[in-house]
Amino acid sequence: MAENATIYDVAKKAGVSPATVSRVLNEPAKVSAEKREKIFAAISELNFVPKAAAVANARQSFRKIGVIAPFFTQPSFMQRLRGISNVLFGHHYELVIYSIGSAEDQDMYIDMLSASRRVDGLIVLCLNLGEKNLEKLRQSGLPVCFVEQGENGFDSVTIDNFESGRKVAEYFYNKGCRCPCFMGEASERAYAIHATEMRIDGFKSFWAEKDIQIAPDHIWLGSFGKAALDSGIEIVFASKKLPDCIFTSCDMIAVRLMEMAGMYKIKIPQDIKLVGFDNLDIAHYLNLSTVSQHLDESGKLAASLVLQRIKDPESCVRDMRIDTELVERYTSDENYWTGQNAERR
Amino acid sequence: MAENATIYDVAKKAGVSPATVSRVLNEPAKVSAEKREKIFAAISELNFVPKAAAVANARQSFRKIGVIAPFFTQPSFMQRLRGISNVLFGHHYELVIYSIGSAEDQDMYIDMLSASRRVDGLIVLCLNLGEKNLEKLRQSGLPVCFVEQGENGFDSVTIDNFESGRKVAEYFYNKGCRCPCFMGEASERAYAIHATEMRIDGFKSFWAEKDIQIAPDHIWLGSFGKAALDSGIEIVFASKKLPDCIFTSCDMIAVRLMEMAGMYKIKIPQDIKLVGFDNLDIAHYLNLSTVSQHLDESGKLAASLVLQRIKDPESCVRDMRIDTELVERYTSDENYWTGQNAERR
DNA sequence: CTGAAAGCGCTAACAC
DNA sequence: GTGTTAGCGCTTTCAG
Repeated sequence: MAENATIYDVAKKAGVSPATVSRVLNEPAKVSAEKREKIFAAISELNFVPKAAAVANARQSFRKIGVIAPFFTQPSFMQRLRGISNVLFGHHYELVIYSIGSAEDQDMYIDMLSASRRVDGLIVLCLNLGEKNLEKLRQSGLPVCFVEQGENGFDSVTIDNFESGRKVAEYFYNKGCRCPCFMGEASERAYAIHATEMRIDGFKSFWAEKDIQIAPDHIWLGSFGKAALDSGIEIVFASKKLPDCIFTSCDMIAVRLMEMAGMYKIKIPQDIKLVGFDNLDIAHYLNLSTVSQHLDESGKLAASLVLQRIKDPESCVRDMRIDTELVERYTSDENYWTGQNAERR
Repeated sequence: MAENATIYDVAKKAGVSPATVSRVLNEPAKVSAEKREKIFAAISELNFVPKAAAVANARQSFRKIGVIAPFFTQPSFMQRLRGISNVLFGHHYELVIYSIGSAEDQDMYIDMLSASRRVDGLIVLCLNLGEKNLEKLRQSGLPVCFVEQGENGFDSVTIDNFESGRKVAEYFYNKGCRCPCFMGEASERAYAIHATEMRIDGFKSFWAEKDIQIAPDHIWLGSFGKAALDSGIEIVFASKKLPDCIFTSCDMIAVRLMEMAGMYKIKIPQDIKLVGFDNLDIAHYLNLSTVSQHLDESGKLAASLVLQRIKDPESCVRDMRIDTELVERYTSDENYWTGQNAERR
């Protein structure tokens, strides 16, 4: 069967030297057409294929970049990964996944990666590594790109969570809303990043400028999970004065909110306008207004950044800021109408 | 800096031979405590760490297994990956991702993987490779495990889609439903598997046995996408006789259906009982009844299967069948009550 | 238990 | 253009 022929076998069969075979493999142009033919023939005849590990060893490179990420960041993770993978494969790099399930995992992987050179570059997704780990990475000299969390001295792709929060507030304000509400899940895990908090800060700041206070029972920063969320929603719905707009830190919360609003006979968007965050598929399905952070794009950017840094390690550190975009749909605009759906019946 | 010390440096520093250092690294027990200490000291002093590629090359193995999958299979993919990754890392294998975006991608990756030995094993997720590719894999001798799609001569982890469809039908029947409906997205892509079709076949078969015909306008097998889905739902809701139960091939369809039912003043589950498929997070959030296929578990199983086959290539081919489970929630049972949510207000 | 030495399969100078 | 010859850094016999 496909038993490993080596470059030597090919060389012998084609009547050339191993080096020439290697050349054909890497820079075919530098070999005479005649020999090239012979070598190609031998290659396919022997069913030869270069052995990745040997190549990597000899070349001192792996053609492999790592992605380290917490796996609970479910849907957004996937979309980013897709972007990353596209770019990487376009450049013949493999993508290897390091999935973080706990703080110990994280330290372990960082130790391993910054110590043993087993990848040519690293992309860190939505992770708060902490200064100790950052220092290790710096020491290692490994090209690293952070996504969602900017870190001193490293390339990064981020969004402005604060500004996004403001943007939503302003949007609500211009729609005439004056009684805002925010609901978000606070990330308990120390090793996750704290985007939610920054979004609400931005959201608050806008209202503050307009001299509008957010009522205490119109701010929910709860823990992750359905039970907690449900009771959070109940508190908001039961508050003295119903809010006229709600901004949630992620789409999942908004979806649950839509559902429960139905039970409470609260109409969205007539009674309450609703905007989520992430623009997941489900948001599209349910005509949920939301803030898109262009996940695919951010993945692509991150990948190109590491690739560039691998090529030119000395180039200056870049932080790519991706603009978020408010995607207006039915839950914040009763006039939304695609002609394709039955919203308005 | 962490500049690559080699095993030779360590050896010199510890006053031993490189071979002994290698031993300490791999089978510490076989080295005298005394030298072991010295070597460990030298290792940490030099900040030494074995070079992955060199090890792989010398060992003729990569400690790396590949996962090839279509990336549009969004949420379920993630959960499986998590299971896979857990098992793999437990055994010190890396996980590398090959993401399929088109039929050409698929062929390319299979070519590459079955030819060049760059992974020790392969997991194929939700992909219909076709006989040509299967043959290549067979020839290559690469340990492969298929998930969701069983293939002749390969290990696999599958569920019984037909039986799952039947199970849902029976469940509805026992609840007193007599007017069934099925909605599913047919996978257009040839390289994806056709689980939807099998689920409906099973679903139908049960009703047929009870002499119940499914009305033509109570079967929708549409193409992927919101617009198509919406009009499909409208057709069902506008049909002469409203169904009293609906089984959807995936949770996303069910979610949209719940939403639209609200607009049509159709009550779920009072008017129509609804069961989805996959048991995504969102199903839990929305109290959607659904069929769980234990995604995490299937990932774990797949990983163990490849690992086992790597160890023992000659062992007989196994098809692990995972039982699906109907998770009963509010959309099919008005008495569902967790005490944590506001379903029944 | 340990060291010497021969690979692993490919790449990369360096001559011709 | 092409062959020769060292490596790459670790593993693995094989003696001792």
